[in-house]
Amino acid sequence: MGTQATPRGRNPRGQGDRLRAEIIDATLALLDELGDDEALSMRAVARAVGTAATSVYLHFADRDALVLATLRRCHDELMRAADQAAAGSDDPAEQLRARVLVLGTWSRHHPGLYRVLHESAVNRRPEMAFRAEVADATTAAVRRCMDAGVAPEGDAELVALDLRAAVHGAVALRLSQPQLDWPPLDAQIDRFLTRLVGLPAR
Amino acid sequence: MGTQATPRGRNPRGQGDRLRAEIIDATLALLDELGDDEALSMRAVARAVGTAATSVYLHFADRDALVLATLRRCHDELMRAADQAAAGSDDPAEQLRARVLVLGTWSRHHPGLYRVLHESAVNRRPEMAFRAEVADATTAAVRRCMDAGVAPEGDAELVALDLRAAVHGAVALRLSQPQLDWPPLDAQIDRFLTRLVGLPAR
DNA sequence: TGTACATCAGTGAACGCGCGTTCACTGATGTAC
DNA sequence: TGTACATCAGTGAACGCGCGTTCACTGATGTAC
Repeated sequence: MGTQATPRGRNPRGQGDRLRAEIIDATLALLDELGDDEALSMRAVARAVGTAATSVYLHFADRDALVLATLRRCHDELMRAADQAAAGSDDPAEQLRARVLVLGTWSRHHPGLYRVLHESAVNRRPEMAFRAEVADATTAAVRRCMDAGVAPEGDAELVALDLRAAVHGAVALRLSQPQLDWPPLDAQIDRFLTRLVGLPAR
Repeated sequence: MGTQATPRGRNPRGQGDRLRAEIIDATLALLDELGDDEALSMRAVARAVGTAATSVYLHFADRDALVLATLRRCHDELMRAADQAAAGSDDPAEQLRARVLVLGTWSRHHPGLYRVLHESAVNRRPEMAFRAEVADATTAAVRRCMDAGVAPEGDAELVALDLRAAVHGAVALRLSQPQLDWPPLDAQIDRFLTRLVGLPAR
């Protein structure tokens, strides 16, 4: 928390954006610790970067802008991870499965960020509309399963919503009460894929 | 938010607990507005009750004790609502369905409290162990369905976990992005009951 | 080649705010004798 | 019946804290002439 980074020198001319990148990195780390964007303070970010609090304002108009920019990057990284995982197979069923499992893996590595991205009040902001990309990618993956005949025909959007709800719930329960003993998440996700989407059991 | 209650007189001798009840009422209302227990302030509670900030300390040792006592009452009310709903039928399938649907109804009436009770970091506290009562009641209801032959035999605990995860996810998605168009929750819950528990379709 | 000036990348002090909590106090009401 | 005292149910001022944000400033580096 109160960790102070090593003092940093001034960036060379034309490299002012380096500080911007460091600020976003530090904000990602802090949000992951806090699990709540409203608990993030500009001063804590500055302390983590090893800079003056005022320097953050050289790159972000206010706390709000910093949080939104950071969550945008966070979302992009999550999307890229899902796309990469799906690219590992030609089978639409495996692609959907990989895409969904990434959420579970990612939530274990970044529990705080998962919470901010999925549970925070910031999701009500219109600037967070990019969040729909994940949902759309899941729907498309479900539709490909149906088109390929590996899942029964149906309303892909509705089926994808059921799947997303179930998986998010499974992840959220575990994040919210990590002290409890939970059965394996991957097996639970496989049950959802079988029973909600209709994929063949593995 | 900054609403000030009508100024209140002193309670008669022996009725000091009235203030305690008013404080919990006000805290419930504030938590429901805020949707985050960490955003609750003792001063805001006192303002809402129309009393001095110091008076809250007559009944609660600190902010933490106030939050825990309030969430305990909140949980008790939710449990009672679920029990009442289940008492409306003799059919185990209908009882399970009613119990689960109450969560949806309640989350619509108390979105902020639902979030605090399900998503807040306070759930990691050992003092919140009573939260397991809802899970246990769901498991018991699933088991009764299996015993009555209205659901296929299986691991009731695992099936109940799948159901709780899915329903919580469905509710949480809607609470987190209320600005989106969501299909009806009740129909989604019925799909979960059919596909995850194996109840006959309605 | 020298020099005045502009730009860039950042800093330190200060502002007013709301907060949790503590402290010493008030004043009505009951009770022991 | 009178009165000293205990108890109850509160209050107001003050503490030190971290916060978001603004302001006037610094000092190195590049550039026009």
